[in-house]
Amino acid sequence: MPRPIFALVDCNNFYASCEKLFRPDLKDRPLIVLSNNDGCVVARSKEAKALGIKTGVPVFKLRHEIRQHNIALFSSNYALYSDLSSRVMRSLEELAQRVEIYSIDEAFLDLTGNQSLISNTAFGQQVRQVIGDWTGITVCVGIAPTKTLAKLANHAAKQYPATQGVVDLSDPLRQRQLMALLPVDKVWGIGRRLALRLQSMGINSALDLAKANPKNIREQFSVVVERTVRELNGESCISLEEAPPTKKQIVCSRSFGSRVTTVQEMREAICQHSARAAEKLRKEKRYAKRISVFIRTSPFNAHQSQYSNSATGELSVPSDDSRDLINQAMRLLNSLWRDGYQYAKAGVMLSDLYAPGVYQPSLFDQGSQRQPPNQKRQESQKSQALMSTLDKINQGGKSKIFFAGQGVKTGWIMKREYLSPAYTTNWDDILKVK
DNA sequence: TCTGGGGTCCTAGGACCC
DNA sequence: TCTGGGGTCCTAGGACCC
Repeated sequence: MPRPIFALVDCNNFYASCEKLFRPDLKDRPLIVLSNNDGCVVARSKEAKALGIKTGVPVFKLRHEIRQHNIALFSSNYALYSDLSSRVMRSLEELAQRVEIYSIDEAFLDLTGNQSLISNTAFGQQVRQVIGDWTGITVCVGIAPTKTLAKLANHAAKQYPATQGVVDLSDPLRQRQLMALLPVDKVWGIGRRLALRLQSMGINSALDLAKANPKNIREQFSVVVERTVRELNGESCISLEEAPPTKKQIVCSRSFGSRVTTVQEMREAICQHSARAAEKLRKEKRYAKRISVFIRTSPFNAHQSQYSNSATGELSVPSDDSRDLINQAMRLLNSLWRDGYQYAKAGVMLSDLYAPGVYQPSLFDQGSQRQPPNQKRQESQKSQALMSTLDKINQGGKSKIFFAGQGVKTGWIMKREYLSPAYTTNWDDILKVK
């Protein structure tokens, strides 16, 4: 077996770069992208980072800075980001045999046994060049014998301009030098909680963690952290996953644009989330047996009385029919609903998912004997046809046809005051050169 | 007034069975 | 009425990721 080599390619300031791509007039201006409902900061351009603006900060706390530094604001435009993401990913697939799309702005490449005559660093530069030319997006590349080290290499490539965006950590000596500089919470898989516990044990840098005894780490933490220690020492434990794993659950949830107080509005929201979840389910070609509904008030509002609850139900047989899922969700909502609260968020979760033809109904399952098989088959075919028509008409994320329960005059709908046009996915929004 | 959404994995503990 | 151990399955909660 040849020694594994991974490259992690990560887009710089991805959402902010997507917005700037179509707005050259904003080239040097600080820019931030906001979460759904324009709530808090999720992405920043390099100018905004330089001003010390952090992700996760609620935008109302930044009013002063926004005015003072003339910061450009954008609502999240996922149609735009996912389109540009797939352009980047398709380009990467031209450059490497095996590619794992890890997130909307990151991919691992497997360079194991690469016979190319150029060095790892030269290859990294080539990736940067090609992605920049073909998509307009700037990326950084980290190269190392394990995914965890490739992540660290990428971090260094971003942090130190002298690297020109590419860091090759094949050499164990360089691995150690870099790890000595990086705090332990920069390691992939070490979040805030774990970092605190590790620091209390005197493990402060990535190198401290690498030097820890894996057996002890497993006893005090878990196999996951043990694996991280091994990966930091160059032992590859996490392999490249080319095919995206099939989903085990599907969640659709949203905070409301304004608080919901009536059961009627809540029904509309839950109906809409159920319909969206059912769409995603059909796209995954799965059938769901279990469905959960949750509703809650805002945990940030200490003055008001709080309520948060969820309910779970099962369908008699797994289904991908929006109507079945909506019906069950409505029943669950009825059991959850309490008057007199200001609801801030609600959602629907589908789980216990089956591929077509896999589910074995038990002898006593409801409905399994009531209808003759012929009639059942016909109903199932009708449902299939109806749902696929619905999905075809609604393709492209526009709800042209929807269920009456979703409501039409929704006061709770998401706020997106600073939305950019869908430059790449809608003919009406395409840029015109004058 | 205003604080995101969508996932995964692991572990502990309870229910149940023999 | 009381008792032990071992196994499996499920769920809730906690941790992480982007």
